[in-house]
Amino acid sequence: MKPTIRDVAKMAGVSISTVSRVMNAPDTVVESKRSRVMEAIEALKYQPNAFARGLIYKKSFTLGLLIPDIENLYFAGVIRGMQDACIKLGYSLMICNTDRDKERTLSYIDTFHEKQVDGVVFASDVLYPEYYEKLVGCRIPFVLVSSHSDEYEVASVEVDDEKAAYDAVKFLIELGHQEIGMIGFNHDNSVSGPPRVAGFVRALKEFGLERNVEKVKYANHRFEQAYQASHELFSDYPELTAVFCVADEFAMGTISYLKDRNILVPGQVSVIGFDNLRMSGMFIPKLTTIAQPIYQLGYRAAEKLHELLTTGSVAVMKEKMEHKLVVRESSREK
Amino acid sequence: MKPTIRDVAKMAGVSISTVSRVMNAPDTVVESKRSRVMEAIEALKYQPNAFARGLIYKKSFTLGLLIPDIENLYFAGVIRGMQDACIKLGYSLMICNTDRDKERTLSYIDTFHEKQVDGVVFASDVLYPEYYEKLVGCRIPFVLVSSHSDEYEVASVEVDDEKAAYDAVKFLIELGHQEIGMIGFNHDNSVSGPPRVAGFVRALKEFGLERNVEKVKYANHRFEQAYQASHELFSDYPELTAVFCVADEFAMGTISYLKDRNILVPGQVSVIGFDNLRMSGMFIPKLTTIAQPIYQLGYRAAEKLHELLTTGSVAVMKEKMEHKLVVRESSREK
DNA sequence: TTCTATTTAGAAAAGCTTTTCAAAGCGATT
DNA sequence: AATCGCTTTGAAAAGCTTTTCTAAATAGAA
Repeated sequence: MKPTIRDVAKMAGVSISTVSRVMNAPDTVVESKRSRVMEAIEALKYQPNAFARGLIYKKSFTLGLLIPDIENLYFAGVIRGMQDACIKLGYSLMICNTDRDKERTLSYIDTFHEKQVDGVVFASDVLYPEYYEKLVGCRIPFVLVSSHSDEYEVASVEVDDEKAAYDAVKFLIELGHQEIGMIGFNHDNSVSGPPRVAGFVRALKEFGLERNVEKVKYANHRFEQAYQASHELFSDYPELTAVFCVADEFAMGTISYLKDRNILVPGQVSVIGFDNLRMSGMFIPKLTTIAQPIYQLGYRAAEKLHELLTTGSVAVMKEKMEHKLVVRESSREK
Repeated sequence: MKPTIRDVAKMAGVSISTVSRVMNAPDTVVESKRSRVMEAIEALKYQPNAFARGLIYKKSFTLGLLIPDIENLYFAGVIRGMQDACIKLGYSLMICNTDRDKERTLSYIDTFHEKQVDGVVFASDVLYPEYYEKLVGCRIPFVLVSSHSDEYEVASVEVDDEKAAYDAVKFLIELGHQEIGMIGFNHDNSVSGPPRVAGFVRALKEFGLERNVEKVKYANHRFEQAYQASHELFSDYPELTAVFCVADEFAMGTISYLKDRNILVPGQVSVIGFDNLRMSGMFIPKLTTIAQPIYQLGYRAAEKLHELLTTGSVAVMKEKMEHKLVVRESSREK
């Protein structure tokens, strides 16, 4: 049996109130008793029962995190940042991997509700009405990371997807490329899909390359799909000398495909990715990419949620963080 | 304010006991009241308070997971397996990333204690006496995954590292390689380090290649270090035609290094990895590797912990799971 | 020495649920 | 009609902590 405050009190020969005070307001109890109590706590390895405290404080000091795919390195970075922030702010973290499954996501929200998490961070997925309704129905405060909502008033932290995509494509154009394709996210279950093609289109138009606007294929988050999409892209448009991939994993899939077709990267085709995963500097060739501040995104999301929890609102609703172009080996002048 | 059982009772015009019964033993309450209660629950979106229940059941139905590095794809797989098992078994999961930091690990154990997790699985790191003492001091049941303990009697699930390493090296030898090196884990903070060199050595001796036994360099879990270790390895032993890397990430580091030195893989040097990460099939060249059943390891660990929690002990203490050789593109006949 | 002011400590309530125990209701049997 | 037995319900206790309120003890001042 775990020791309770009662056991400590008995051992130290004081009342339970005194023990409680030793832990929460030490200077209101006289030195002699205080040290006796502390010895007893030490001896019994007493740790106050979080259930009992939760009942009083109505807080669990636990945050929930909903992520679509734990095997995606992008989210590993987000988790890391978020966890560090949680340590700083005194929260524990409960991470749930939804696999982008509605059923499962909803059931995790129930779990969060039952476990009384103080708030949740919802990562990267689109905030379907069901999710929103359930979250507010359960009165759980939440913020979005790498996502946002046009329908609802929800706090969010992300990168400027349109601008980032624009920068990527502009970089390719300034390298002298004229025939540029794109591998994008399927629009129907992605938040960043549309703005990234918007950026692609804007850059093309600005430089008079409208003819490329159609040269887009879509894939669904994973390498294999991007490989397939590249196949379609290059079958339809063999003239391409550069491709903008909206994820580093897509860039790897594209490069793999090109490699299998004996097309050199960056010799014949330049590829630029998006995210700057830890793996991207390890790939061969090392990926040129738009770096997201992944760790900071996670960190900031936790801070924002904390702000929401403590003040009841948030200073800036839709927050954007800076992206950065990282030039490595997968791109070259035309 | 979140609704309590009292609110439901009032709304349905019954006592709180009846409401409780509707949720826990529905057939002991007469249909008419039951449906009134259920309507009230629905209307208020009532969810029983986990703190109050925890106080009674003395269980949180939450498991803790301590992992060394969330940005390592190996652990992403373990987490996935473990989380799926948790869903099946009715647990929530609290994941903590230790960065292999003692201080931090110990403090997470405190958190687990305070939050009253029912048990924890401890992944891949060595079970230092401090950890062991603290865990048993806090009376937290735990199991090890991808790790084991010689000092203590602790349940564990892992792969047979010695045998797996032996198989990897034997494969290289049977391909005709005679000059074989190895990139291993530093021994001082790794569980699988020593058995994997043991397997390396056994295979070499069995085939009369003892002269290679010294050709080992060590790295510390990450790509960059493996890159550096490869540099040392090939500077000391330029005659090598094959290298056994104890992690796919090391294999990637080694291949990167060789690429930078214009040494072809597998043309001039064969490289075999270990783990079979999701990324390994995406690398160029695709990695030949010893596949660990990563997902199953995580899944099994959760089941084992559950067994420990429910029966008080575990049928088989030190459990081994099967590894498998996966031949892809990074290896070739000599 | 006595009274006031202040510090320190304990008793009890509150927080929410589950479960035990007792009571009430009801039909059926004698 | 009275009793028995079963079903159904409610009251109350338990689980552990924090906090409020009250009481006791101490120190200081008159």
